Amino acid sequence: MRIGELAARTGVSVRSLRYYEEQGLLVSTRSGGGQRHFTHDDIERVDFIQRLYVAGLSSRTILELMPCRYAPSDENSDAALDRMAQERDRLSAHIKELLHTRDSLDDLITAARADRDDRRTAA
Amino acid sequence: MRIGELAARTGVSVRSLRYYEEQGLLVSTRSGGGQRHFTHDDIERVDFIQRLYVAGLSSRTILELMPCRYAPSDENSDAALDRMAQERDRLSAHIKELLHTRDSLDDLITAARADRDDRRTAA
DNA sequence: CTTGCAGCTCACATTGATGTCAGGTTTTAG
DNA sequence: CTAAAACCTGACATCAATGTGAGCTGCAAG
Repeated sequence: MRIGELAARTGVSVRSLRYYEEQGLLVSTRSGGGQRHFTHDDIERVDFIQRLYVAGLSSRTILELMPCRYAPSDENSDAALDRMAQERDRLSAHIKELLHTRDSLDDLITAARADRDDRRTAA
Repeated sequence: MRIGELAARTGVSVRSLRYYEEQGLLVSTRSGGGQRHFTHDDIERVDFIQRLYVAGLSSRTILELMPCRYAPSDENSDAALDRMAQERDRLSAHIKELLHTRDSLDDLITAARADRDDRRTAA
């Protein structure tokens, strides 16, 4: 499929897909006049990339993890595996922080509601 | 305390503290020749700001939440409260996504390890 | 008083992912 | 064949938080 279709199917902009390719996250074959062609598998791949972006990984880091998923027999896979475990831990720590922050927000909301209700009752 | 001390106590750079003030997240009194003075409470306040930054809120959004925490009797507090609940939900959704991503990474790690071990056993 | 660290303002640089525009080519539909 | 729609490259713009440097001033210790 051409880039526009991949964009439509993944919800990622054409611009971003070209950028992913430029960063080595995505590979395309060029057809005739130079237009990119992608396979059906690339849809899942783009989804995966997106997920890692959401998790706060940079394109550089995502690139390092790619062999682990798409070329698991590579000799670099040990390093990629370590990298992945490391990112998993980072993500876990981040999640923990966010849970903590959410608790803070909950406390704040509860306090603010109580405060507001106090004021309303007093008024 | 002066800005350098606040920076040291919070682990936030002097540059960033000035930026926070510029964005209205922080208020200082100016002493004599124009130097900023902060109170002890500002330490906790900066920590709070940092936490929200980590949670992915922008300075603009954080600013909107401030009345809720530091001026709860303000008439804007209803709006701030809504905003805060909204951000809480956004954060919750984000956490859910991250948990999902972490699961993906776990699966990947598990698969990659099995794959590697297979290769080692085969060799 | 002097010296030096800390602070001030202003302004420009950086980073990363993405938007956007321009000018040209390919592909597809009619 | 032709027009429109999709694609190409390349370059510049954007946003937000922060870094950095210049040039100047405040403040505290010797």
